[in-house]
Amino acid sequence: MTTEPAAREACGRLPAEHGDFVRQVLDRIGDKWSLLVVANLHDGAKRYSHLHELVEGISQRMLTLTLSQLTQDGLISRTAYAEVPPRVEYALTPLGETLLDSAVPLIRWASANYGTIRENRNQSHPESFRGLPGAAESH
Amino acid sequence: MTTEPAAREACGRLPAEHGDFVRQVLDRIGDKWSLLVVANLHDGAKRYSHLHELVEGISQRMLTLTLSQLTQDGLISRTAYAEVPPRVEYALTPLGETLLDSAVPLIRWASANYGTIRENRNQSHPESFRGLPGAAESH
DNA sequence: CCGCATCCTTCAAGATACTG
DNA sequence: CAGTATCTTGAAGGATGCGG
Repeated sequence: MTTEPAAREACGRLPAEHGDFVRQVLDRIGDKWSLLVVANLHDGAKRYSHLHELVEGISQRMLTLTLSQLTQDGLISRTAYAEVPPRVEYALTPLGETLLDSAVPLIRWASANYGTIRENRNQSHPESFRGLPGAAESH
Repeated sequence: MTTEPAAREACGRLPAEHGDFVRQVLDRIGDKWSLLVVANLHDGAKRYSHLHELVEGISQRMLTLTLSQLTQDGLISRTAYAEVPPRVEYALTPLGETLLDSAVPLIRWASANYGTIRENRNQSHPESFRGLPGAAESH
């Protein structure tokens, strides 16, 4: 068959066929806030109001919802102190840390190539396509 | 687990503050199909109808839309042959390959922990059986 | 065979106000 | 302080038909 590069071999067999898995993880961390919340917990436990400030832009509703889902999935832990005033802290579980570790490359990729993509997007119609035989671009 | 300090150091400072970057990449690959399409192109160029079968579940509209966006962002290339019948092939660009490489850890994480998350999610079902004693933790 | 255009449905997410 | 409840919207996504 085709000889795969070494880099490809390192990642093993790509689960291209397992669209199911990909979809599962995307539905989880691909939603608007989950990954951001997880990322903000990378350096220790935070309380609700603190996260509300850190994520900045998230509504109380979405923060509560996101935290609830992440807790339910076992990615973060919730600790409530019966004090006055009330205090609740959230922290990454070991599983949550592994997720973060796996997501870091993607985040770094985003930081590195964000500008390039933005430029490409602005050149909405690159006239100089590949020099291919009889290429007919249909508007 | 095995949270290696080296891994943490390698990722440097987590761009938790750069929610913007994270949002950008999530808006791109976090949509329903982009990553799946990219993953399916990992082993070479594919034509439209072939992708339509591979991704399976995607509508023509979404495939066209996704391919268009990815092409515009410079992640995949589009090659149209003016033949009869028409033929169009899509392939990863070098940039697209770097994205795929960065996404692989996440995909592998999904495959590895998919079951665990599913179990965790199922265990939080107050409606299934009530009156469960103990479990005074969290909430 | 490729893929764009139109219509329609659903649901995630924001705003706001209220409670324990 | 840490949520919950309700309303509303807008974008994503599916179905279908046409056009090159």
